[in-house]
Amino acid sequence: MRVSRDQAAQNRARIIEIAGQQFREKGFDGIGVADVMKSAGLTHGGFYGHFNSKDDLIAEACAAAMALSVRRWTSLSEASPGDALGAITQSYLAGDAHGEGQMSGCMMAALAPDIARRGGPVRSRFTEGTKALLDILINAVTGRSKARQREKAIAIMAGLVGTVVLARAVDDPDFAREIKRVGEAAFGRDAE
Amino acid sequence: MRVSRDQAAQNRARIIEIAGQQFREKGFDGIGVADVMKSAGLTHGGFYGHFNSKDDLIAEACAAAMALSVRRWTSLSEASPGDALGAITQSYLAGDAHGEGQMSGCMMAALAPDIARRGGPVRSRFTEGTKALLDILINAVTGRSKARQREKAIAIMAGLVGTVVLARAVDDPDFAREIKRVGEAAFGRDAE
DNA sequence: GATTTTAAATGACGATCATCATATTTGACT
DNA sequence: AGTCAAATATGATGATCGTCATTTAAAATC
Repeated sequence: MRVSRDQAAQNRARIIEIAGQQFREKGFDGIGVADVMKSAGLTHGGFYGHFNSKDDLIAEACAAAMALSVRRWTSLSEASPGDALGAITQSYLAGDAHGEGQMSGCMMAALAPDIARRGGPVRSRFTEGTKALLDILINAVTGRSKARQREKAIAIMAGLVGTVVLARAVDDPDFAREIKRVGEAAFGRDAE
Repeated sequence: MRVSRDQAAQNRARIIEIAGQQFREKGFDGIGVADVMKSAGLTHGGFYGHFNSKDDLIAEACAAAMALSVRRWTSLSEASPGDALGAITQSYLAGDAHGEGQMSGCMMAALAPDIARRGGPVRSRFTEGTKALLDILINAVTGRSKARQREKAIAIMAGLVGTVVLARAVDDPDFAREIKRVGEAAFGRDAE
């Protein structure tokens, strides 16, 4: 049964959104095309009307999730002009703690190693998003020069990603909490 | 055809070693039991004589790869008593650049998000290894107290993992080099 | 040396998965 | 109103994968 163009566009966006969540939660290989479609309220058959391949969907989901992070970091920066870095890091590390888990968390922390194993479009879409997030961080830190700000922002981004990645992987709640607490103290302040 | 006990033990160790490499390179879901066995010079049939399941192999491979990292960091610390942290970070970030790729690299950087999605034994073996690596880092940094040393070590470990994870995922060689250069400067010195 | 034990080989089963062919239904356009 | 085009549903195919049953042959044991 056919649906309106608007409906079809909404369906496509919904597939991408849900795929992004499921990929972050279960990994690219941990969820199948059919299950994504079912979660979107559709059957698996229509998938290839929307996408050329699963890899194509992965690239779209990657770009969409990164774009959402960019919007979140941007609005956090605007809401806390005095301490944009603190607002971003707190949101970044806290969102993981209560509830939603990694399904709505950061793409970098959830899937960066898996993205590194893939080729072409997936990695380039991810790289664009990473650079956009970095630009936000650059404007959230101080420094005697733009180059110095950029270095600080890169170190902070790596620190935040590593903090979340390790805290999630570790099988000891106290240890995980400790890692996140230290991460926020080390990377959430505009030191030096 | 049967082999000697020594040979069987060697085969088992070889399976674990090769599995660890392939998992790091392709992900837990990116390589199958049959291919691991073939790479070890065996057929797939004997697998369940050595392991209860693929998850069992993953846990063993995880523990073995972490133990190897512990030995490497330990010997690096002993070889550079003056600057253990610098030796570790340089080895950690450089090993990735030329040649071997992530197949012989750090388990944390290659598979931490995938480990976070798994249950039981895999995560606990990984957590043990992570704590052992952290202990090495604690002794490689200075601080006014053990607690302060521990905080610095945790932040450095997160920073190193995040640096490698991001540098690998990014689809721009210059950007990747920049990330690793900044990472070494930020986390390879015992600052403050 | 005969017997038992066991590591590894062969082969198969059932499930899952990405992909595609075809059918159906309905919005879009003349 | 009638025709066309497109979005989704149904169903199938071939490949891959984890797991297991059975067989084979050589090491261990007595």
